[in-house]
Amino acid sequence: MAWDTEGTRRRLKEAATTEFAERGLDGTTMTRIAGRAGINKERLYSYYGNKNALWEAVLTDELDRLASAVELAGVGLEDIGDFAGATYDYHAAHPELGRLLQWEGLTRGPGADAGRRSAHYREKVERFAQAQRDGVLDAGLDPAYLVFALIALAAWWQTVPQLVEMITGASGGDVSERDRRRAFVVDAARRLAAAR
Amino acid sequence: MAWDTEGTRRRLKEAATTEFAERGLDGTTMTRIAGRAGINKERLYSYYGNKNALWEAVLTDELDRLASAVELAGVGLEDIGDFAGATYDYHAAHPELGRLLQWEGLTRGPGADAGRRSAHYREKVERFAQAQRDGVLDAGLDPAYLVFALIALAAWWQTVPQLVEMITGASGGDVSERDRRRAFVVDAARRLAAAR
DNA sequence: TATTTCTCCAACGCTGGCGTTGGAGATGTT
DNA sequence: AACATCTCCAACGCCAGCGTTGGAGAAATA
Repeated sequence: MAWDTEGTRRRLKEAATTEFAERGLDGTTMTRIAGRAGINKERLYSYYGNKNALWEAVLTDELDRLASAVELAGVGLEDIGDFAGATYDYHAAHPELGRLLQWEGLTRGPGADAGRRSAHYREKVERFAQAQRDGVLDAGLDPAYLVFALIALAAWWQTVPQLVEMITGASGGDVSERDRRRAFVVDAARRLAAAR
Repeated sequence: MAWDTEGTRRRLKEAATTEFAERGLDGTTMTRIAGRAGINKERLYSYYGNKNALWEAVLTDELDRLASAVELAGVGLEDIGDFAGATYDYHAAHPELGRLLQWEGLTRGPGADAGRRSAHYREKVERFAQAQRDGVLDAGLDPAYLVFALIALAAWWQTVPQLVEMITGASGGDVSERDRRRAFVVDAARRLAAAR
C-alpha cells in the first residue's frame, strides 16, 4: 500500500477536531484522538508535537476554512444580509466550529492565531465603516459592534442549541426550521444595519 | 473561637463556584478549591463527597439564585430595549453564572432544571406575541426568534470575549466601553423589533 | 543492495490529581 | 469527667493521562 503522509496528518487533525469540539481541551485525551483516527499515538506526537500545539493547529485550520467560505461581497445593504446568511449557513453546516470557539472563549488567555484573525475582522469592520460613509449604513452605529452583532446572530443558534430549544420549542433538526431561522437572520441583519 | 460549620460549608461552595466558573469541571482541582477557601481539603470531601457532587451542588445553587432573581422581574410589558439592556446588565454583573451555564451546556446534553427555565422563556415569548398583536412589534417577526436574538445580542459579549476583543480592539474592562456596548444593545434591540 | 522514511506497537517514566487515612488538637455537649 | 464533633495536617495509594523510547517491519529511494 502506498504511503499517504498528508492523509494520515489530515485524518489525525479531523479526529482531533471532532474530539476537541465534543469535549474541550481538558476533556480530550491524546489516546482517544489517535484511537478515533485509527492511527498510532506516536504518529500524533511526531506530527503535532503536543496537545496544545494540536489544539492551536485545529483552531487555526477551522478558522481558515470559515474565512475562505464566507466572503463579504460588497458594501450594500443586500451584501450585509448575504454576509449574515452565509455566516449562518457555515455555522449550521459546521457546528464543531461554534463549539470550538466557545471552548476557547471559556478558557482564558489570548485566542489562537489572534494576529491573523484580528486582521481579518478589522478588514470587515473597515468595509462597514466605508459603507457608513457612503450613507448605506446608519451613521450612529459603531461598525465593529455591528460586525460582532451579525456574527452573534448567525452563530449562536449552533453554540447554545439547548437554549434555542427552550425558547422556540423546536429542535434545529428539520430543514424548514433551519430555513426560517436563516431568513430571520438575514432580515435581522438588514434591519440592524439600515439607515433610518 | 466558635465553630461555624455553615460558614465553612458556604466558603467552600463559594470557592468552588469561582473555580468552576473560571476553569470548568475538568480544569478545576479540588486542591485549588480548598486552597482558595483557606480550608483543608479533607473538609471539602467530608462535606461534598466528590468532585461531581460538588459540581452539581454549585450548579443547582446558582440556578436557584437565577430563578429567584428572575421572579422579581416585574409585571407588564416592558419596553423591548429596556429588556435587552437589563439582560445585558445581568450577564455583565454575574459573569460566573453565565460561564457556569456555558460549561454545563458544552459538557452535557440536556441542561439541569430545563423545565423551569423553558417555562420562563415561554412566558417572555408570549408577552412578545402579545405586543405584536398590539402593533408594537413588527408582525413579520417570529417572537421566539426575537427573544433569542435579544439574548444573543446581550449575552455573547461575555461568552466569547476574545472574539469581541479581536473585532473591536478593546477589552471589556473599562466602564465607558461597557456603557457603549450596553447602549448599542439597547439600540439594536429597538431596531430589530420596531414595526416598519 | 543499502539507506532512508513512514508506520506500528508495547511498554515505560513521570506528573498531577482524586480520594483516603490515621493521628492529633480544639471546641463543644452530656 | 467522658464523649462527640469539628478542624487541621501530612502522607499515602492509586490511576489516568502526557509524552518518550527502542525495536521492528514495510515502502520508497539511491
